[in-house]
Amino acid sequence: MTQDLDQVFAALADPTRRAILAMLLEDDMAVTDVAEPFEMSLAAISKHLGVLTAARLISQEKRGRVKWCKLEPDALRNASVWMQGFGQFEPVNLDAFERFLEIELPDAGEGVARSGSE
Amino acid sequence: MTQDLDQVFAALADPTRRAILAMLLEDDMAVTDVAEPFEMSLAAISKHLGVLTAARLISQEKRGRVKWCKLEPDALRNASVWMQGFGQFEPVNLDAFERFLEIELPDAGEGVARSGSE
DNA sequence: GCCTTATTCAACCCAACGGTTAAGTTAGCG
DNA sequence: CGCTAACTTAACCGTTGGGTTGAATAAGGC
Repeated sequence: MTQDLDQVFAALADPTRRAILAMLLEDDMAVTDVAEPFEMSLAAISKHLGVLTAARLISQEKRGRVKWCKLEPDALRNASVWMQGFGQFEPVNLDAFERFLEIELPDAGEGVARSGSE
Repeated sequence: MTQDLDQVFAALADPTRRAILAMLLEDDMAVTDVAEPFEMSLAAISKHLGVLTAARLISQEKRGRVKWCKLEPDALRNASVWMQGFGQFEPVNLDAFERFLEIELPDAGEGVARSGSE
């Protein structure tokens, strides 16, 4: 079961994948649409989605010829629970989260992640 | 700043490093003592500690000839805050955490992590 | 001063990662 | 039926990651 955590954290370690998760936070998306804002090949995005799926951070359901990607919060919750143990965090306050997201996701879903610019 | 998150999550993706963090949760430790329960070389552990330090998950202070390792919860808190955004988690309940730690850390600090056995 | 303990550094190995392009598959469209 | 759109697979490539061993450095202990 420690393997689950391995995969989740490894998946989260890539900025492209975190950006994808942020996009899926807003809505389910087809693979092609996920790929659109990024400057890399569709094949690369397909691989990223594979990693996210393996980590169960998302699920993919094929309807017709399009494959829909959907955020799957359970895996993230597990990882989050694991992290809570360190530092006896006070319940996370949402203000801090807002500030943080502004930094992390300049504007989620548009021009995100051209190779960890800064 | 997205780079910080990269490093933190990448650091957390390794079971040996998570085990080290769990050990440091109990107390500050010298490098040699950190290495003791693991079945790998001291040099390998030294590298792991380097990764954790780079991610600012721990800090290292040299006193005399021993280097003390200390958990540094801030970086973890940032990552935790980031994660809270996904899935609108209810404040994590500590019961779930306890159950999870039992699975993840059979008995923290002794015989941990002989290559992610299961 | 010298031996030992504590830790890192350097060189190396192999596997995994993140990306590429090109070719394959599958499903709707006309 | 044949084209095209939506993906995935395969083969490849350069870089990074986790581990090794062996030598180097640094600080006590006697």
